[in-house]
Amino acid sequence: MPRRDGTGPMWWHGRFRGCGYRITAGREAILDTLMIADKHLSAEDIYNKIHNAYPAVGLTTVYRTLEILVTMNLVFKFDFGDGRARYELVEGSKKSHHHHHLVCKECNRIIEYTDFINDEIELLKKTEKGLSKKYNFEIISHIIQFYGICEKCKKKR
Amino acid sequence: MPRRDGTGPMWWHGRFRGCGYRITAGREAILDTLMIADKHLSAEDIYNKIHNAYPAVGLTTVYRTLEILVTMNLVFKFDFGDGRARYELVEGSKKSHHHHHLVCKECNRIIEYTDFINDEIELLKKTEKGLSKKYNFEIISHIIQFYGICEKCKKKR
DNA sequence: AATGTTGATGAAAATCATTTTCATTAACAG
DNA sequence: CTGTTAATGAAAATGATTTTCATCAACATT
Ligand SMILES: [Mn+2]
Ligand SMILES: [Mn+2]
Ligand SMILES: [Zn+2]
Ligand SMILES: [Zn+2]
Repeated sequence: MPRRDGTGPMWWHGRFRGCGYRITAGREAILDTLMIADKHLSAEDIYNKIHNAYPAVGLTTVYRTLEILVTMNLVFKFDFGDGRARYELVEGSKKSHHHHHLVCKECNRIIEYTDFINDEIELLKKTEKGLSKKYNFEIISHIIQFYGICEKCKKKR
Repeated sequence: MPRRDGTGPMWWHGRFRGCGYRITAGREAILDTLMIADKHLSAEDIYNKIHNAYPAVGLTTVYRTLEILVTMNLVFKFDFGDGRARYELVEGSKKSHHHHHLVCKECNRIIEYTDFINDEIELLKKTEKGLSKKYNFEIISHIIQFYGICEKCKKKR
């Protein structure tokens, strides 16, 4: 049984092993970083955060691990329009909870919101059910993003 | 008054001029291509489609024009996970009507759906109003995408 | 219609995030 | 402890997108 207190196997070890992946120091460090993160990190962000404690972990491994995590649906991969992919732990994994994003088209600032999230989720559930039946499409996750101009950018005009 | 029958100035000329942009053959060709398109085109797709009729239009111009169109909110820019940006005319511009997407994580196939779109739009309207007030964020557009496994990929397993 | 200003353009070079290659290391099953 | 094979880092490659810069052309003005 996975612990939550830092001792024993992490919650994700089982899923990792189950998919035939090995547990390595680099992968632990990357997951730890994602769990602590309070922002949407790029591969390089993660590499930089890890580098002091684990100088042996290269950027390549960060990319490779993130790809695995996305495939396993443990991590979301976002394109917020700033030229690099951004990663975020899927909710439920740790502190992250279900939310959606406001994206500023001007400065790429991201606002996370949970307002109306219950109404949204209710509708999404219904929609998912209908769509997966009609198109025989197995829905795993969704993205909702609003694009526009943030408060600060509006003032600058 | 812009015509819709192919004679006279196109519907977008006014907006273009108003922003200080000039009307050029390349830009006409790119807009035409987007209006005819039935798929989500990449910059190179557009370049290839145009190239026979307008050999003078280069890939660089396609990129530059698309950037303008996205900034002007005439075109959506999507990242469907296949390594290149995809573009689609904003609804109302021509034949395109409001819809959302199902994205297959396995083969990157895209399914457009309009089912439940009315319920979605209704909720989105309410959400937009609340969010724009709470965060003082001017909402211009939104993206809703469901990720999962498409019918064909499910059968392959 | 001719002219001048300045935005638009293409070709080639540069960028730069991400991927691939390949020799070496290390996880972990037995 | 040992063998098998996935994982890794460093360096090179890739490839979409951007930048540079000399030249062209849209269009406001005359
Ligand atoms: Mn987030
Ligand atoms: Mn579409
Ligand atoms: Zn902003
Ligand atoms: Zn598929």
